[in-house]
Amino acid sequence: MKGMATIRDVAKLAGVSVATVSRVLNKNGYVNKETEQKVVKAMQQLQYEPNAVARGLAGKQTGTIALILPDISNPFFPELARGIEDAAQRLGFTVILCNSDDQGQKEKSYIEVLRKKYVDGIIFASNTLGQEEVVQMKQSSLPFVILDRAVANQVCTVIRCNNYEGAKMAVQHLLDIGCQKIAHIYGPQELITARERLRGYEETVKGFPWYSPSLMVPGSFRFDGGLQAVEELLRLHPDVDGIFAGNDLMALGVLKGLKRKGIAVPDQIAVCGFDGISLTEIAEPELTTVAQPIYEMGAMAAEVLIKKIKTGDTNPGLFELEVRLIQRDSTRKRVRG
Amino acid sequence: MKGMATIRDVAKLAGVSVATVSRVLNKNGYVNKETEQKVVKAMQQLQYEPNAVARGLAGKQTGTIALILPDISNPFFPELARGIEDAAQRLGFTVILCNSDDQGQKEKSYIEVLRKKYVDGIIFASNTLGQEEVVQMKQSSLPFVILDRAVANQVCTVIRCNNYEGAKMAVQHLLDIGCQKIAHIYGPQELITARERLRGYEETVKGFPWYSPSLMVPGSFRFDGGLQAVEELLRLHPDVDGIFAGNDLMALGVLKGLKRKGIAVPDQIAVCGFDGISLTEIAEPELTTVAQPIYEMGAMAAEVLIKKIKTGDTNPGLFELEVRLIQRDSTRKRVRG
DNA sequence: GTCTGATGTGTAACCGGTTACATATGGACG
DNA sequence: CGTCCATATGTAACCGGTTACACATCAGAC
Repeated sequence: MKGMATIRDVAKLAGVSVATVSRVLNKNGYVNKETEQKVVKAMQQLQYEPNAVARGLAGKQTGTIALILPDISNPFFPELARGIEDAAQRLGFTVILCNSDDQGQKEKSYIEVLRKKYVDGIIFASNTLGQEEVVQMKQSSLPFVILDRAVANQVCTVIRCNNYEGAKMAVQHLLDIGCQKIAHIYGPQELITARERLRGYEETVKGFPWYSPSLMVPGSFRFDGGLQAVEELLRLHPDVDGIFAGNDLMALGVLKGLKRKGIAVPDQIAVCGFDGISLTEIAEPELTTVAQPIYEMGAMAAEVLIKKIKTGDTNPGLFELEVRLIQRDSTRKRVRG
Repeated sequence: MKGMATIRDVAKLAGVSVATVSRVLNKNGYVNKETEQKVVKAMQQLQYEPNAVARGLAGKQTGTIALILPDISNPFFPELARGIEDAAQRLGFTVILCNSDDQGQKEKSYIEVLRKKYVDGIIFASNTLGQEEVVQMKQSSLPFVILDRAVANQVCTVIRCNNYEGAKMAVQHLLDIGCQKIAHIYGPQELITARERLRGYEETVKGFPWYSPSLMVPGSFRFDGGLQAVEELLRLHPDVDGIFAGNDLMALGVLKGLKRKGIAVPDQIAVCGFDGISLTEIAEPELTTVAQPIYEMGAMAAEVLIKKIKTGDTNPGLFELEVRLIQRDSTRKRVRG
């Protein structure tokens, strides 16, 4: 703020025009080596730093991207945000954080604001992105990528992991350690991730004699959701010996619920989660989980978005990352009966 | 981007000058009621939305604040960030997220970038803010507030909670439930919070016959830190029956360490943390903690900062919030021996 | 010797707002 | 009736960059 030097000051001191200074700044156009030296020297003398706002206005690029997510205090998102921010920072971009609480209204009003601020692109990790918003986004020519959500009937650029395969891995693992009756607590079916995981479960177990649709009980993807669902589940099926929860937070709720009931994990019931958030290591017992490369997904989202911004590429694309099973105490192999 | 209407378009359609439109927009200066109606109508017809970047350049206010913190994936910060973002959003501001990893270099380069982008103010929740940076910040006339960190010899605006009193509450609680020998795992002494908590511990226990300086062992404020420190502690003092950890993350590490050693909590050793992060409810056993109003601290930080921005107030100030003890299973009263 | 294209630089418009200043009107007041 | 001030509006400069376009120089090609 204080008498910051402008490009005109630099031009005057270097004895050239602003256009030349701008050329030096952006390394485009022709500039004589000696002239460049003069300009650089003038910049240093004045401690010149180009004004990003003016740049944004003139050039329509602000070096800012936005991240819209439901709630940063949901433990899944901080690591994602970190991955995004790191990659953005590395590529010279800055990140605006927006919590939508999965309310379409909030999300919409954010998009509005972000557009006014000339953000260069948006990463959606939010659930609510509906048909119309997507269409509108595509029309507006504002680059965006979608994390972990697929939008029906619309081709967008999506980064996600293989939820279906991951779910199969989880269930297979429970089978491998000797579980005889495995239940699944699934997340909100609006979410493609929750649907895919449910599908992975069902495909894997439907051939077994013990299979029953009532082994699949709904949960909210939150800690409470797991806690409540496990109550429900045990009422219907007191004899389950393996639970695959749709995400880690619910799995932690399951652990808590089982603890309260005095049911031993993994001895009586083995539990497996999905996501690979760091809480799984803190939990007691430590939670087996199908880990997504959360940080990397974030980083990739930012990289893909920024590449789009820089190249103007508007094509859709799917970037699918691999999951991996991390076995921990909540599914340690029991001695077969 | 697509042919967005500008203020001049509105002016033309309404048959007035841009100045008048601007006045209507900002509700300042004199505008005739009827003229205003015409302008409003023109705005609606054109779906006019003022360009925030141009506004920022002309008016030097961008409606953006920045949050610099060490690492959003440290569980203390997401809730803080949420509080900040909510308040900012409510007051019409947008938040840029910056992870400094407590590296002075990163922090400095962020400040640089943020200044170029004309952010209206900065919230520091970072540890590294040193003397020089603070002095420089104050000179630069860029409003800022500091969360939970006090800077030596410098008067700034600080939001924090009463760490000293909180620590006393924690230790007193352990005494109340019958602990006979209480240890403290303290955090990095560069942090005022860690120092204050240590002081609270020491003041409370130093009169007791069992008091010994070696009951205070250092930790890193991270999960691992608690895990390692409790090892160390038990080597020196196998007979402790109460541990006050400098923060929740270390307390969770302590729980894990005790579990591995087969020591029962709270029966053999009671454990109390500090912060009140939500993980304390997920832990097993659930962790007693001295809870800071984390969300509220964030919200207050944003509110105070934005008030400064709007009023131009540059005075320092201290905003101290109250902590409260949340008793949970990790310190359930044992039957006295 | 002229034409051409690469190189180098400056002028001024433009991005889309804000605002200082000028100008005009009309009622109140002495 | 002249003065003063509140009201109302427009003109144009300004914020600090980018860039289209014009112009100049110079080397190599024909």
